[in-house]
Amino acid sequence: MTAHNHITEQIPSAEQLLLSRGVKPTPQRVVIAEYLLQTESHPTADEVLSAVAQALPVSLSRATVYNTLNTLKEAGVIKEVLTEPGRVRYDANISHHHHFVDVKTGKIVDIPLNKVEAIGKLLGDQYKVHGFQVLFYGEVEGG
Amino acid sequence: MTAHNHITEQIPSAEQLLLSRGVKPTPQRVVIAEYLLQTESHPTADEVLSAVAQALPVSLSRATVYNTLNTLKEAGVIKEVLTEPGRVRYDANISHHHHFVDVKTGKIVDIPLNKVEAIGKLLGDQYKVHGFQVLFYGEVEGG
DNA sequence: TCATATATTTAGAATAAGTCTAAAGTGAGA
DNA sequence: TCTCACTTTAGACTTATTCTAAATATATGA
Repeated sequence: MTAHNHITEQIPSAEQLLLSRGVKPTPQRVVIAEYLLQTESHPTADEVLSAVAQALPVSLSRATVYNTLNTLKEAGVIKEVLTEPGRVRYDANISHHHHFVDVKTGKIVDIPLNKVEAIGKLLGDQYKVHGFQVLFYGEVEGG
Repeated sequence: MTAHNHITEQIPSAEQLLLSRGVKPTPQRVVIAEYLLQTESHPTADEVLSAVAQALPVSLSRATVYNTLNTLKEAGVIKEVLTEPGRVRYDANISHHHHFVDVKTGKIVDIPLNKVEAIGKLLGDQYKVHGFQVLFYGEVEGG
């Protein structure tokens, strides 16, 4: 089969990404990674499962979703986001960034580091800051 | 000042605090509020239950701990703190402040607002920031 | 290639945090 | 005192997640 669609290969493939992080790119992992890479919705494990389970050339169980999310997290491919009690959300944007929760819509928007980059230096000598996470709550203009 | 201070209620009592927030000060609620007010450990519901259940002149069920924590949260007496997946911690320091998680010990330390107060202004016109929470990870000097 | 080892996926059981339910207890006011 | 509304309680239930053990798939070596 030689009918390759060149347009779809403009961004690095999920498969390449997994390989580069030392994660064996099984069909299930690739499909979950692809979904996370193309969404901005910060989905939960359950949302990943139902989004991916439909248009899927491969079976996918709940346990595999959790296994894969943990594997991808440990490999540094995705990050956990804690915005509300009792559920973990996932974000394939692994750059150091922050989040803005729109309290009207519940939508979670990424906020780039450069908006808040001075924070890590604010604590002076008493603390050695490895990292930090800013969680904003408010309203997005036009949201 | 006398050498022997008989006045044990130097800080406003938990009972007064609950009354001032419109929460009926039942024995269970008072005892839970007292515990939260005197600790800096940011306990979970389960930690509240086991800490309070022992030296207690009153019975206390798990459901009451959850009921009370939710009641106190809704009344603005305490705040939730989300630092790790799958568990909610509680903080009786309701001033706007932030948290520092010591990655060696797991201890959570309060960080006052004035250390980071400029953050809310960093997002410019695109966002209306109602509030924000900074979660630091690192090491406390001498921790 | 085949055999075998290793890793992955799976369904469903198990666990843990938290909520719900319905009955019993408590207490303020008529 | 009686009553009504509120609170507490035990335990059932729910939900998110992890665990287990068997089945599959993949990789390796002869």
